[in-house]
Amino acid sequence: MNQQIRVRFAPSPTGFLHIGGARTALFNWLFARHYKGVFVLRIEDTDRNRSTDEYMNLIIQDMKWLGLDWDEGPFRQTDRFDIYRDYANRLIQAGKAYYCCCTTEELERKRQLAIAAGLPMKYDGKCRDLKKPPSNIPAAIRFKMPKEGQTIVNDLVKGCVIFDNSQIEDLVIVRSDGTPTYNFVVVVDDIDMNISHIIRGDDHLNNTPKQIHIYEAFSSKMPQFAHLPMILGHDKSRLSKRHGATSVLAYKDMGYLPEAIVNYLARLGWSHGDQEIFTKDEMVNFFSIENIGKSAAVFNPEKLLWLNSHYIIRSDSERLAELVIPFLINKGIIESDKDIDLKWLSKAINLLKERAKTLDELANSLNYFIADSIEIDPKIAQKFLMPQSIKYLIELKNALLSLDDFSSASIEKIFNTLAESYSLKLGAIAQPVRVAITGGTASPGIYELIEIIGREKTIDRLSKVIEQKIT
RNA sequence: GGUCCCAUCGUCUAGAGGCCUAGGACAUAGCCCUCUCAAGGCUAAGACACGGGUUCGAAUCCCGUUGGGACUACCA
Repeated sequence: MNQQIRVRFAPSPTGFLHIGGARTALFNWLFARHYKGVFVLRIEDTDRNRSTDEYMNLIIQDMKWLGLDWDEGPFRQTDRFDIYRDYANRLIQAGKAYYCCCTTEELERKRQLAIAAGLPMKYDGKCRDLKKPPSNIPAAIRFKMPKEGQTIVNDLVKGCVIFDNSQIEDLVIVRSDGTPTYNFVVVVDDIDMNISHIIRGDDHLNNTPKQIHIYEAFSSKMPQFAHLPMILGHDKSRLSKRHGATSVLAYKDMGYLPEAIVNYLARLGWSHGDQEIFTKDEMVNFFSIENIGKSAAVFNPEKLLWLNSHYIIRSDSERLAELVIPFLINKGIIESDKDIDLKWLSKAINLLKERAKTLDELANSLNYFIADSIEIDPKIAQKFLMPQSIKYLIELKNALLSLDDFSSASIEKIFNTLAESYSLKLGAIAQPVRVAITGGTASPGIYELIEIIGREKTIDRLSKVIEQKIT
């Protein structure tokens, strides 16, 4: 391809950036980066009732968080109304569009009639041959679609798709209030921004023939189309709030890493042989539209969770320490980021990261590292803190108190000596200690755990248990 | 209703007519490792929607059926 590759992602700011949108953005980004092309971000906010600046900013923030950087934009369609007006006028002057003064009520009535009669609900073209525009009533502008023939969409993903022009109605391109509509502005913008490849969800496939005619009306170079299959919920219906978290932001808040989401999304509809784990560079290198599947994919949160734990395990503990702080604050485990020694926190995370699937889980298990005092579930206490276990706890406490080198290696020696002297399995001592120190039965290795929690807290927690059980 | 798209394990997918006794991954189960929980390793179970063609040969090509999805706005 010698022509400059230019693609765009065009979200409408009527909600959060959702999983499907993020994947569309990712595929466009991947395509642009692979071919060293240009990635444009365009905000489609022509629906003024539903679009908000808050959503727009959130979408931009999420794109950045995912690492999907763009080269041009963000452009806002509401800033470009003059351009659309100009394009619409050109169509009117060329006789390729016309004013329509049918009322919404009239249109709705005809639509109901058509449904009742089992006919296609198509605009009947009443105003198509109107000689001059009505001056007193507000009129919309409709595009004149061809009535006969066929339109072929040569889609890079779906292949050749043929539409009968008789199915296509004269669509409204400018509303009676003067604002332009979606199917018109996308085309105008894509022409104006010189977009070479349109990669979007296949819910737009049926719009494509209409858009092709608009391109033709402007004698514009036709872009290539690539329609991505949809992402579905577990019940195979369109992914929506009913299926749980669907926004990128929600996953961020649940403690997912951006690279996990990106990797997961990349494998939803695209593949490179059997490979599951990709660095961003690999994705960019390997990405190709040819390897995009045609069928819809069910969103599988379990696999995303697996990828997240994969990336957490392999992340630097220092990085995780920074990322987990908001979660710690949120849970009230720390007051502010000044309350915590990052180096120490990284050491604790080093022990915990292969056990946490999300940053949220990581923060939860960090609680017994940080808290002044911990709670022990009475049931667990009853099972593990038996009188004979208390005896070991006392001995351990004394040994720990007189330990010069408070390291996991030395601590391990204490445990081994203790186990040997009572001819016990390690677990018989380790489990009661674990319960006393963490309040639960699952934790990282006990020696490392004690080392990082430190002498003071360890002794304190052991003492508390011992006191309680003796009295 | 009309138009369009889609169809391999529960899920994501590999598969470009013989390399397929259909491969990998998530999830599930078992085993190993082990101070617990994880992580890791090994193993198991699990799919070509159905029916017709084409072909010496079909998961792969064609047609139909069924099932799912999208669109059908003065929403995007």
